[in-house]
Amino acid sequence: MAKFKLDEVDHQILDMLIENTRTPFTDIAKKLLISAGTVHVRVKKMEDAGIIRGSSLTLDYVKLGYSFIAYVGIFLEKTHQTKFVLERLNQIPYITVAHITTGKFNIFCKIRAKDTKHAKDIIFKIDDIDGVSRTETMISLEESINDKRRLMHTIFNDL
Amino acid sequence: MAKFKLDEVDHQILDMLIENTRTPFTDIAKKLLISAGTVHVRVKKMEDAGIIRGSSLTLDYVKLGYSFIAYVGIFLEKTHQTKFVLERLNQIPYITVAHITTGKFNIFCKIRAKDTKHAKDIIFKIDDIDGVSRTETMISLEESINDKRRLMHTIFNDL
DNA sequence: GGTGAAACTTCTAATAA
DNA sequence: TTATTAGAAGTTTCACC
Repeated sequence: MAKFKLDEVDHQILDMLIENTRTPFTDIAKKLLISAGTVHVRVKKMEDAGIIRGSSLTLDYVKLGYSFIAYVGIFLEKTHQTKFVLERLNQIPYITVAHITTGKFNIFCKIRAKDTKHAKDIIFKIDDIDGVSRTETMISLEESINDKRRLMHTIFNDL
Repeated sequence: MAKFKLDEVDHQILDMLIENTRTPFTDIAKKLLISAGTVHVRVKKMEDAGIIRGSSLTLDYVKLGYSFIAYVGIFLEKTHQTKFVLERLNQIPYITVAHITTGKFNIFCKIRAKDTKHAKDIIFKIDDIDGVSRTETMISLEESINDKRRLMHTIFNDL
């Protein structure tokens, strides 16, 4: 997949939308000294190109009662069971991210749970999947960094 | 922080907005058989309560030339250096997430890079931080699961 | 490529129920 | 709490640069 060429105006538009998806195009236009129509056309172009894949809300999971985050490394008995295990993991909604990895673990996932007890249930469920030989859990005490915007700024200055 | 009580209508509103932040309130209203004004009031209430913290774009990082994802576990020489090391990590924009963890590692982070060489540079930079004794890298071969919506559905049915 | 204006859609706040 | 309403604001298209 090749890089896509975005100019400075595109960067600025993305930057404002990353901050708040509902920023009115008229506001963006005013700030960038272009017309709202241009903002619209450029956003559409980036959507069509697949650069912008969508938008999503950032919710406060703690306020929703889900304050527990852990990472779970999974060791498989045999590598070819990866697909099967991933299908099973996909049925556990508390697993929000999973990667097939090289290195220590075969699969690596992130879970979000209500509390320690709930997390234990989830981890036991993972352990119980056929093909999983064992797991190793890292409990998050604090999410100290969570910032896509810094990366985007850097990417923009890079291209 | 206590749980917040959301009713079925709130869930449906969130569900549609999680899917696409720019879904017009009039569309949501039509689907839920309520008025757009009500949607507006409820969203505002959830924003004020801090349940909705914001909104963000989902970008295609691969198309932007950043197709490399890795997780890096960090071992510190001494636990009390955590704060210092996190400050240093925070200066590396390619680190998108970092957690203080219990378990194997002291700090655990996620990096997004252009390619293997770029990732190596980032990891060396982490290794060079004072207080870091060593790191362990897990390279993502494939991001197989990345789904907040399933969790939200479950949370909604839970509350 | 971009603009500006028209036509259309959506938002928002006040009022009323 | 919710609905209605109406004016303000935002979006989108298009003829023309």
